[in-house]
Amino acid sequence: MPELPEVQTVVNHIRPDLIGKYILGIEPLWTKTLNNFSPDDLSGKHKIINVIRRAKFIIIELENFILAIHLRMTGKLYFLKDDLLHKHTRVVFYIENSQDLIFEDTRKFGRIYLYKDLSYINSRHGPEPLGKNFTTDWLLENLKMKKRNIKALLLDQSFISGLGNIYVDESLWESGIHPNSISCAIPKTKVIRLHTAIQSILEESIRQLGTTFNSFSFLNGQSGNYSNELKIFGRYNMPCLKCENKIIKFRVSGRGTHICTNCQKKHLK
DNA sequence: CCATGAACCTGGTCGC
DNA sequence: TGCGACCAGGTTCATG
Repeated sequence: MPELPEVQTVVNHIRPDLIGKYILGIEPLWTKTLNNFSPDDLSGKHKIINVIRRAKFIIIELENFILAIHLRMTGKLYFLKDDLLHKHTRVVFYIENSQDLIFEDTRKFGRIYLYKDLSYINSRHGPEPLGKNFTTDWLLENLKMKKRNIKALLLDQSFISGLGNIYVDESLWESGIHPNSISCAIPKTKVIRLHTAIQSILEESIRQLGTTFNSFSFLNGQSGNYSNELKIFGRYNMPCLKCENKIIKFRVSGRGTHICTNCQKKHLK
């Protein structure tokens, strides 16, 4: 589930119940989930100072460390409801005066990291698309400097952070750009449209609590509504909402990709 | 520098 | 019902 809006939604949901509380311990049920530390490294009580999002990480700020949680494909983070551990529970966080915080993850790709601060993550991630550094000029300049497939570039977290397969497809459709375009060949007017599209799509999705499919929910039962707003992703064989042309699906940079060939033009050298 | 494919995992769906 | 093939919202690593 986890692109920027979904991760932000999880953060918004658990933050109020975690701030000021103490983590008493961490118990991994699938040890590989704890990527670079063991429960002993976090022995004793640790006060939770804040909970924020950076890129696709949920960051739990402690007094001397941060815990960085990455959901990857199927991770979920939520408070235990009725003392029944789900089959795919991978890590349990014990919190003082609180229900346990559960990390559940069917496919076991998710990882939890312990760092001193955000510097390592920051060094390997591009700007936040909803942050003040992601300007139209920044995008114009940096697309020009690269000679890469635009979809691969937007998915590259070291270039810009937080976008994933859904929101890249949506943004490229909205701005009329074929995903196999070469970044430096996209005309200025389209880059400006792309910048606007990325921001407005992410903002609207956050308002709708993100995108969730079928019964998948992460907020103790609630689910995101942005799936109803998707214009191109998952609409294979359905009519394009701009021109009625049939939406096709193919593979770009290893990912299932949806486009309207009529609306999205390929810009090459 | 860039593209591609495999690896990490489990489960759902589709066709026969 | 069963079985194999293929797919999945992510990231990293090796290879050409």
